[in-house]
Amino acid sequence: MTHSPSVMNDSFARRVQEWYDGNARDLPWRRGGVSPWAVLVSEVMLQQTPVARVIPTWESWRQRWPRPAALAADSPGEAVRAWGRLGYPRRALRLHQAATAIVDGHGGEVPASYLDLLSLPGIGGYTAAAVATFGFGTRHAVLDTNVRRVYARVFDGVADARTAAPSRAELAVALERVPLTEPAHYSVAVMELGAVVCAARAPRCDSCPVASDCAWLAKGAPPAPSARRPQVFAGTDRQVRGRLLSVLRESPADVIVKPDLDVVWEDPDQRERALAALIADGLVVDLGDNRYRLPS
DNA sequence: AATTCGTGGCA
DNA sequence: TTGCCAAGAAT
Repeated sequence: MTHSPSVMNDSFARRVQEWYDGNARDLPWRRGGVSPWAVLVSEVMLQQTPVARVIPTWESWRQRWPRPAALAADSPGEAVRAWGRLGYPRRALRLHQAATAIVDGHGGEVPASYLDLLSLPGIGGYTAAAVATFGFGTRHAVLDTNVRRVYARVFDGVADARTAAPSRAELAVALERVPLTEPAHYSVAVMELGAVVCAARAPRCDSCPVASDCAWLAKGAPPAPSARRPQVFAGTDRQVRGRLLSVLRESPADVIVKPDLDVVWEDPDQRERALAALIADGLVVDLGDNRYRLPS
């Protein structure tokens, strides 16, 4: 049983899309002629990394590896190198694995099917929906943190969505909100609204196209009950991993000897633990004899 | 379900 | 200065 979209829903979609048409940022992956592969790469790079930092790296990847087969033919270590300082370098490894899976299982073409996309390494629910939508124009619930926040505010009257992953019910409601026509236009518009107007910290409700329909604003835009645990980084294994991998990434030589890694962190226990984790993740290869390199 | 996984800009 | 966090995924 399907539900016809409400009048309010139509109004919301129309207003957000019209706002987008006059206010969208000119991001390179939104321009014409961008392949589904380039869209996929952009989506993975944008996982937890700000737009401004992604743009130059995405441009260089697009030139260097214009098709999945090109990336698959190169070494995973080159992907990690070219990842630069985007953070979470396992994403680079998974992009390489995804490229290989696309070549081996899909004839070198990015699959259009949501489930096929979901089965690729590093592609979860959000990214599969985003690639299907923005790469192929099909209709899915594109539920990222921005969209969830917009919906939480406008429709639920709360400052933010739950921190847990979206439930099946939340996904179903979100899909109903996507119009049958121009689903990609709608989804990119809601994301953009959440990113630049309905922002997490300083929302610009005075320039919001749906302010008059926003349940949260109607209640005075009450802040969220700050319950988030502080995200510590300094001194963590994560920081040590970053420093270790940075040495391998930035070095012109392929092979790095142990002393060149040891200098990045004082505590030997934590250093060894972080290095072992990088090796276990496949980001670093132990060549033996105190020699290490990026995966080849 | 709660943790882990980088990085750097900004209020 | 430093807390905060930016288009999540995997386990």
